[in-house]
Amino acid sequence: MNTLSYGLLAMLTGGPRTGYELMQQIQPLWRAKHSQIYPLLAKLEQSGSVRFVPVAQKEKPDKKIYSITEQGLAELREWIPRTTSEPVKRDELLLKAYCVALTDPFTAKSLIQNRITLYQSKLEKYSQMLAELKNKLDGELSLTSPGFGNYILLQRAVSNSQAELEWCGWVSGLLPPSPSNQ
Amino acid sequence: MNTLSYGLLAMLTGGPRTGYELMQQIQPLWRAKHSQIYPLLAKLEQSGSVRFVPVAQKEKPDKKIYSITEQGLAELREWIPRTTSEPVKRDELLLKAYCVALTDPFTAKSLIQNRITLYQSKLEKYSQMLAELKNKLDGELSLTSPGFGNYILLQRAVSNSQAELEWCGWVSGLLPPSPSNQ
DNA sequence: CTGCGCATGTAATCGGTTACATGATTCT
DNA sequence: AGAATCATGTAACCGATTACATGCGCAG
Repeated sequence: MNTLSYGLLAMLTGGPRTGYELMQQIQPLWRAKHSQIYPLLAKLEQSGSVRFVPVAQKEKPDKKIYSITEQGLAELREWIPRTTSEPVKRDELLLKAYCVALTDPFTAKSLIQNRITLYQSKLEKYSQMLAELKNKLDGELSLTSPGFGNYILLQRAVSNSQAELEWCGWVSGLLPPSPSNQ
Repeated sequence: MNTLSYGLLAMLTGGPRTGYELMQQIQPLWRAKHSQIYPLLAKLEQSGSVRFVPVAQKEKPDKKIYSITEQGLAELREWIPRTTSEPVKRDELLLKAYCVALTDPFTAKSLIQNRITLYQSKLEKYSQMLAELKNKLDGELSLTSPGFGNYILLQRAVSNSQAELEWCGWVSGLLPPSPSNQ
C-alpha cells in the first residue's frame, strides 16, 4: 500500500466522504488527481480498509460515500509510528528565480506578482476555514478532540501562506523600481 | 523538454558543473535522483543546449563538466516568462498529523521531534551558506549581480526552515506533557 | 451559450524511484 | 571492517498527469 492510500484513510478519520471530497481535502497535503484516487479507493474497498454506500442523486451524478473500517483504522495505527519520508517539493518558480538575472526587471516582477496573487487567495481561504473551525471548537482543543488534526494543519497553511507572501514582498523590494509601470 | 531539463539549464547559469553537482544543487528546488538527471543531460547535450568537457581524475572517477550553450541560454530566456506551474508538495507527516488523535501522545511527540531534527540540520546548513554568500557579495546586490538568484533562494530556505521549526514547536506545546519521559 | 461545479471512471503516457553495476579513498 | 563521498550510467517498476468519456444544473 502506498502513501496516498494511507492518506485517504487518514482523511476518512474525519468522517465519511465521497471520492470527490477526498480529492479536494487531500490537495494541500498531497497533490493527487481524481484519476489516481478513484482506482485506489476501489482497491481499498476490495481489501476491506474502507466501505461505501451508493447514494443516488437527482439532477446531480450519483455518488459513493466512503467510510473507514476497523481494519482500516488498525492499518493507520501501525502506519503512523513507521519512519516518515521527507517532504517532496517541486517549485518551478524557484528554478526561474535562480536565473532571473537573465530577464528584465519587468518579467521578474510579473513572476513574483503571479505568486503573490496565488498565495493571497490561499491565505484568504485558509484563514476563513481556520476562523470557522476555531469558533466550532470554541476553546476546546487537545490531542483527543476530533478537530485537532484539522486545526494544526490549518494553522500551518495560514502561516505558510503568510511566509510565502513575505518572501515575495521582500524579493519585490530588491527588484529595481519601474516608475512608468507598476 | 520538461521542467527538470529547464531546471538543469538554470543551475548551469551559475557556472560549469558536473552532473553530480547539479543533482545536489537542484535538490532543494526540485527533487530528482541522479538516474533521472544523467539521461536528461545526455539529451540536452545531443540537442545542443549544453556541452561538456570530459575530465580524467586519478583516485576518483572521471567526470564530465557541463556548461550551458548560447542555444541553452536562449531556451531559458523564452521559458522564464511562460506560465509557471503551481508548486507541488507532498508531505507524509501532514497526512499523519491529520489523524494524530489515533495515537498516544508519545508517538505524536516523536513524530514532531524527528521533523525538528531534520529542519535544524537544514537551517544550520542554509544559514552557513547564506553567511558565506553574504560576505562574498559584500553588500553588492542587484538583479544583475551574479549571486542574486542564489541569495534570494538561500534567504528563502533559511526563513522556511525557521517557520517549519516554529510550527513544530507550537504543535509540541499543544501536546500533553509526559513528565516521566521527555 | 460557454464554462464551472458536481461526480465517477479508464487508458495512454510521462515523470520519478528503486535497484543493479563499478571502484578508489577517506572517515569512523 | 563497514559506511560515506565522488562519479557515472542503465533497466524495471511504480506513481502521477493528461486526455478521453458522460451528463445535468447554474451562473455569467
